Amino acid sequence: MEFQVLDVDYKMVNDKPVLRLFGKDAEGKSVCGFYEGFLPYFYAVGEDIEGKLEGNPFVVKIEKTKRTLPVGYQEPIEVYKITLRDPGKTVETREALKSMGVDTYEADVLFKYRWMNDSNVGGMKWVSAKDGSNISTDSVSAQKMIQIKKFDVIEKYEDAPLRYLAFDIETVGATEGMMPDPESDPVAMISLVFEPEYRGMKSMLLSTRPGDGIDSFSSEKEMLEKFVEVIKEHDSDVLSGFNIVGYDLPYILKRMEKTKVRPAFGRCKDKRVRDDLFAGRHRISITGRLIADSFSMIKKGWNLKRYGLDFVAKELIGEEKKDVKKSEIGKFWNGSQEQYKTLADYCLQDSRLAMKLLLKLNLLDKYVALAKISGSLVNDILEGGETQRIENYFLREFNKEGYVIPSKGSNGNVSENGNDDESKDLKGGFVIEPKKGLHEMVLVMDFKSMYPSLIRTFNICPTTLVLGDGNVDSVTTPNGSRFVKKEVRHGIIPRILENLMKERTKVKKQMKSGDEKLKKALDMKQLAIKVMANAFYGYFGYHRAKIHSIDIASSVTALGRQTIHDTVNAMEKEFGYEVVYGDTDSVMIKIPSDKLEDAEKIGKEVSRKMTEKLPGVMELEFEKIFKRFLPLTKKRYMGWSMERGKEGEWKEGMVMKGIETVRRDWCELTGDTMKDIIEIILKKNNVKEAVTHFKEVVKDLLEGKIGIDKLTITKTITKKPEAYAGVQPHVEVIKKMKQRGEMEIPGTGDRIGYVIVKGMDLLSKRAEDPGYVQEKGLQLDSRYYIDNQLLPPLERIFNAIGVTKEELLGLGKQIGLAEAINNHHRKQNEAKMTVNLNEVNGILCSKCNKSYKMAPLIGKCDCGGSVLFSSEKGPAETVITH
DNA sequence: TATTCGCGGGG
DNA sequence: GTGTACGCGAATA
Repeated sequence: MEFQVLDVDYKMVNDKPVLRLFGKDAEGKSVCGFYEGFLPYFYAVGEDIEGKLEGNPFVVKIEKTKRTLPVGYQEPIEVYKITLRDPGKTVETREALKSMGVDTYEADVLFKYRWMNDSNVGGMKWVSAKDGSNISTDSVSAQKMIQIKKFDVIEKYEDAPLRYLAFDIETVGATEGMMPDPESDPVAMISLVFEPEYRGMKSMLLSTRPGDGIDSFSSEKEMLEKFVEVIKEHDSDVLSGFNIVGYDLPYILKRMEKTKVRPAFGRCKDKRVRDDLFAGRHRISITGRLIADSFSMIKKGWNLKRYGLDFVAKELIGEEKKDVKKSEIGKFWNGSQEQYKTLADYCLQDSRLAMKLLLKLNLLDKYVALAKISGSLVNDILEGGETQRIENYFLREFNKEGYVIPSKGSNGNVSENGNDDESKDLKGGFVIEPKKGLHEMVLVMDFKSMYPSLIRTFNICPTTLVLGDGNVDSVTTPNGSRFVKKEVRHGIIPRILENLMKERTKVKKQMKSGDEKLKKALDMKQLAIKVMANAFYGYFGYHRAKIHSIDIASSVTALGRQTIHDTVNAMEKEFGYEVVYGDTDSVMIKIPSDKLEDAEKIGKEVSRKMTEKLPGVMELEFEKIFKRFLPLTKKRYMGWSMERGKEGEWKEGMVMKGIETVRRDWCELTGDTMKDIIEIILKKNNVKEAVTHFKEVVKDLLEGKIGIDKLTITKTITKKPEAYAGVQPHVEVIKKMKQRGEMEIPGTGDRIGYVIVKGMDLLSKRAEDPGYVQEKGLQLDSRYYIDNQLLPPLERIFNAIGVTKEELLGLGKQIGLAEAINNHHRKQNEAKMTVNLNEVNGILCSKCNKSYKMAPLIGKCDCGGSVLFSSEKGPAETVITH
């Protein structure tokens, strides 16, 4: 009987721990395997451990054995292996020893991982149970339940078919426009989408209000009970949705608590679904099922301007989302059947989209691959925690060779509040001061996996680090740390990296043949290997790591800096090329030829010759050609790149580093203009045209030719407008809408688009609703758009090619800004009967004739009459200022 | 120029 | 559950 491991936990049965393996077989049947006979243990180093543990009822046995401590080159020492009868008693025993001055090792490894690591079982690995005798129990829900005595971990590329369920809840706040509070506001409805279907249904709608095509319930409690029942019956392996970890699940759990519904929808009947809150974030544990929140996976994997479901769906799978305003959900819920139906569709749509994102983008693949490589469970990897993933992996590898890993917080490996002083001492990579100007034909040469390669080449490892001034054959790194030579002891970390890198090469080779599905899986695998290998260096530099070593982290970066330094020297002095830029593991050199083929030839030759000179496994590779390369500052550059594609054809691309074209607080015009100008500079090498283009945009802006949607900036209102301390543009817009007595006022959670109009007030107070602006023909503050939206990013780019701000705005050949504004104002004044502020000689109310020195802020007189601005030209309703 | 503050996603 | 530890841009000192 073979199955793939989704989750592992344990349960005490008759005072003995029983491990439970939740998995799926190749046919897609859910499996729960029980394994007993394994006991928790950890190690201790100190005097008279037996004596110190005398009378401890949890200790089963104490064995003297030899293990090697991982930090510092040293021989094995005598340690005590302490076996306990119950994993739950470990902390108490560990703390007791600690208080007696005993160092403990591996006394904080979760029991499931202790067993998994010892048995070579890992997340998504296939287990073959030799003697899986069927059993039956009430404690878990699975189609097959077996008692496992003997088993093997086997190699298998295919994954078992999984069952997915995506859901979404709608809730209604007691007060209109307020975010619902799970303490008092019930769940109104729940939509579920199944893959594969459940009882012939692709989806389901549960609600407490009857309606067409809706499963309605007379109470929230009954609805929640149904929700639990459906999950169990569908037997979902993967629960998904959009922000279910941050919202839906915590809400549902709180409501289950309130309505006294047992929150047991995991595969273990007697274990509740947990919601742990820390650092303001939720963590949900559901035994035996994977929690694949499309929102968090997309947030981690994509760099987008926004992460709302509407935006994400549009951007990533091209699906338009019909939206119901968040603040109006209450209205629709309480409204007509038709409105109610709209809300129900909206609810269902959210589940559908979350499911579509998950399956179309294969969001889980990456996490599955990482689980397979690292040995951690998928749920643990989804929750984040890179450190834990590496630590599990290290534990496995170090244990195999007789090393023990310190417990966290013991032996001074973690300073109480994070040793920031020390990590500040950690210097990073070397960044070469870029040579100013637009460069033609630049080769990008970079080191293949620089940090992992340095670790391998110089045998850098906690196990090879020389403590004190021991007399061994060693190499001293530029920061003064010493590591023993490979011949003395080949470090574990360099060997792990060697294996990982070999495996990656193998996988990449395998990828060349095979069907698309296999290729995809292999690609994920090689990516996961790369992620793991690259994470090691950072791990040692992380102050909370169990094996934190500033010596290791500093040695790696110091060797990196030295390597780059040497490479730059070689490029300039031996190869005779000018280095225009470089960062950490790359150098960019300028070459004389303008032919791509020549450039490539040079690149390959430089790569070969330099690699020959480099120590160990260090390799300098030719990566690509920048036909044009424009550095702005360190870490910020752009380039027009040429690279060989799969078929050997040249593929061009635009590379931008540290230059953002999308930002939350920029309007579309900013990004669009940046992209246009960058393209003109790089592809056409035409500075004049770039300047002209900029001026044209400015001109269009002044003449009102730019569509208002390109100028709209959006922000979400997160609390009641009154609750904001400072002045914020989007909040001001809402205040204005209220004052005008508009029907539809955005509420908490709504996204507000605004534009900045001309006026005398603070910037934020001049924010206006684009619809209102169009309706009233209000003028936008072009000055703001030029100074705050266009100039800041573009000035930096133009500066790099020697164009100053003055040239951009000044009285160039085209049209001066001042002139443009004046022209513009003149035209507008004539057309719309507005007056310039300079010309205003009086402000009065059209109704009661009351006069003002300053315009009333609400734009209306106390009596409610509209305010008129009078000038020599006569009264006008609007006024413009500079 | 460094440090603290506030917010995202969700209804 | 033999626990854990956000991340970034804006506002402010």
